Amino acid sequence: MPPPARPVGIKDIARALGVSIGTVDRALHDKPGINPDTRRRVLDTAAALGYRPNLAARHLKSRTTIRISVQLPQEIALFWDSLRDGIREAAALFEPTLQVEFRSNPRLGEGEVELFEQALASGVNGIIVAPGDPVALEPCIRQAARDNIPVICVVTDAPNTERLASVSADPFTVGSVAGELLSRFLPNGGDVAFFTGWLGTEDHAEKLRGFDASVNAVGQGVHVVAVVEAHDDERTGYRRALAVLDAHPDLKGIYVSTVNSLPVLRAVERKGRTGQVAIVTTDLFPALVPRIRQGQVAATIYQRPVTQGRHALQALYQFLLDGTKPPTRIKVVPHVVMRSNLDLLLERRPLEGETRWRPAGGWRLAAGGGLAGQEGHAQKPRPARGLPPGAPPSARRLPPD
Amino acid sequence: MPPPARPVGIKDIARALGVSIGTVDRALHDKPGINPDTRRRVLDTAAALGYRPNLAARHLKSRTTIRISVQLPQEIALFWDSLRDGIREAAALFEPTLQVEFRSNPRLGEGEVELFEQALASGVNGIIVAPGDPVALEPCIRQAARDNIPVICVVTDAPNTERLASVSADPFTVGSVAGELLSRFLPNGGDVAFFTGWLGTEDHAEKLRGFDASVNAVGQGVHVVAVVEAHDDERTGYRRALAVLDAHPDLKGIYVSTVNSLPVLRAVERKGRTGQVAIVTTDLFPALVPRIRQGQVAATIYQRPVTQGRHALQALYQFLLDGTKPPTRIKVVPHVVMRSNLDLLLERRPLEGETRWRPAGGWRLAAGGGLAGQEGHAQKPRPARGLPPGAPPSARRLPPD
DNA sequence: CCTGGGTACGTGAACGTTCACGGTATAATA
DNA sequence: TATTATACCGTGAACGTTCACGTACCCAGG
Repeated sequence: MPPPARPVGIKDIARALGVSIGTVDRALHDKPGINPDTRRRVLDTAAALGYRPNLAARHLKSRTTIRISVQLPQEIALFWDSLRDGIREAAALFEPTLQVEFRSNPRLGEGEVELFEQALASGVNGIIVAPGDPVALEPCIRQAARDNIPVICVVTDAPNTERLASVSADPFTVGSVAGELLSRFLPNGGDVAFFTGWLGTEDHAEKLRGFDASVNAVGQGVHVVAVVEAHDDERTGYRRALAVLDAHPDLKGIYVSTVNSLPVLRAVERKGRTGQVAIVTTDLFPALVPRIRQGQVAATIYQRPVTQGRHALQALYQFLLDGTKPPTRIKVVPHVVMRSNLDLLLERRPLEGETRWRPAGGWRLAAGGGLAGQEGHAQKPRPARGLPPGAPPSARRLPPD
Repeated sequence: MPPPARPVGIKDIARALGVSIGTVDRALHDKPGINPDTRRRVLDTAAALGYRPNLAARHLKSRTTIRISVQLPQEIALFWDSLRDGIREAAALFEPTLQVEFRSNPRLGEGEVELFEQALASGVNGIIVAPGDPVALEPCIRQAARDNIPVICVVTDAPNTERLASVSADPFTVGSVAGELLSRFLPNGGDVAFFTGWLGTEDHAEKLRGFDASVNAVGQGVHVVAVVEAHDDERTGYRRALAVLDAHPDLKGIYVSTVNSLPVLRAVERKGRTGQVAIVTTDLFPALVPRIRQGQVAATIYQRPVTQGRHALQALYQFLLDGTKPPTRIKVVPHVVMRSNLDLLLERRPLEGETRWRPAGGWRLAAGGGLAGQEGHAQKPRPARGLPPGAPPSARRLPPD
């Protein structure tokens, strides 16, 4: 526990060595015009003194804002808007330094190449994207890599490309959790079906592997009797679900690993099998909420877009700022959402205070129940220890943006 | 989409109104010595122009570091260390401005009053605490409130005190999720038991309420036949668990709502009922890991200490910085941990990059597999668009702290 | 000797905000 | 009217860092 000494700055190093701060600056930044020997001495004493750059001062000086382009679909608004919220929230911490530009394509995979090229042309410093069609996007990402523009994939991945990192709920785990849940829900065993979009998609294949592994591991007579590709098409999904239900009159469980679960649910309803089939779905959208409430859907695996957005932005920003390279795959632990915690999830977005503190009134009033009635401005209270000098400016809300 | 204009600062407002920046400053900070009319005009144009304070400049100027004391138990290290990690991580974002001091008591409820008074005496600006004995801590929190030192409770709460906020996994939801899981695991119905520490504790009572509500809601013949207080005592828990198992030879499920689940697990083993009783526990500690792996524990409700720590610190910091008052209860969505996602949880702590980026080599190398061999300093590459001018200084690592 | 070019380093001005101080009005008092 | 008090407002220095520029020096060629 060294006593919290004053942080050592650039001029402490300068003084210790008897050089000027300019020299220290040159040394610390690998800039030309400095004697290699001096540079070494500066770096040494910097390390010895435990120099940590004052980020505030750095940001203040370098007036260049980092620009990050975020391109996501609009389609399932509840999901992608949450993702945007997560990004916005994380970006708010780095206020003036960072600038986020949102671009939207109508739905996953549509027009994303154009958007990407547009972002590249606009000269941004980094890109966050949810690749709907990874192969189509591959040359774009390669071009970005050539331009030294880091790209982070979120939710979906573009494997084997030069992206900086990918943020997602680990698909194997997602499938595995679904499989374990279904197995536990069926202690007497039974047949289950697996619905997905395309098995060609790496994510979906991974989910299937996880699902399989999990079902076999618990191993109490639960069998995967059908693996169905719905191609994210309403009618295809509906028809194939009907077919599966017909072919397996004793089907006990279904996991829909793509977000497009409504056709399957409708098929189960149509066949009058609601309640006889335990259903696990993926993610959360408005139409799913009542079905969870009334128990038709036992659980849904939520991929936590807000958290993914936060991680994506933080990783990208850190990299742009000081070159810290994130792990290639940032894994988010998915949520198991059931009737019991559905409301908690929907009411979320905490950490957003409503009321503001008035120094004159004292914040104790809030707990006691007394509401601050009078403004009481222009009376300077004793500056209590609890409040720092960087005192509350007047109430300002973020514009809706 | 307004073109990303230059952020409007304090002197923009001053120029627009023909006043000095000093006046604007006074208006924005509710300081005395300004005409109420001018203040209003300043505030209006500030809002009109969309003024956002430059945090970097503010932090740079106000050289006062905010000190926050964090006092947590040592006992279940995996849990409390994670909480500390979350706090540390969140604090790292506010580097030079914020300073966190960790204090520890041996276990929950032991010596926390002394620690609290010690923290108060040391003159910190805010406190984060996990109250083990809320009533004993009540006068302390009151004293802190009188001194205008905000206190945030984490994990456990001290209700009806003057704390600024409490961060926790909503206990009702935690109990409710456990109840729903057990109900789903027992589609044929059956008797279940509820173990806790003290029902006098608000948290535990809430969990019971949630558990009850959930079990009754699913309503397929699952009944809570025993509610047991183990008083967080090994022997008591063990003996009572044995008694419950004897009294209910057909017991199908158990939920242990306190972290002290080992005695109950041992009792089930002793009676040879492993596999016949579905068990849901709370939180995660080393001894629990193998039991989840081998399926003795079907699921555990993880209260996510890292996230709680992050939220607690952010809320406290925000409040100290600009008076933003957080919601009184910040609810964290608990995780359902099972065999399938256990590894993902254990391997976590992402966002901590290992390798560093060398501007000379270019980050593309990392993806291609080629490792940067030569240092190659003092050769200035074309400053690619991807990297900001606040370029990477030489590699420095945080001291182990 | 003066010029020219290079290297190594010092100097000072910014960045946006805060804050103590000093100044200017107007009002109150002698 | 001169003097002090008060309310309001302008001024300038700092915070730590970055960057363009200035300066001292050394060595070559004219």
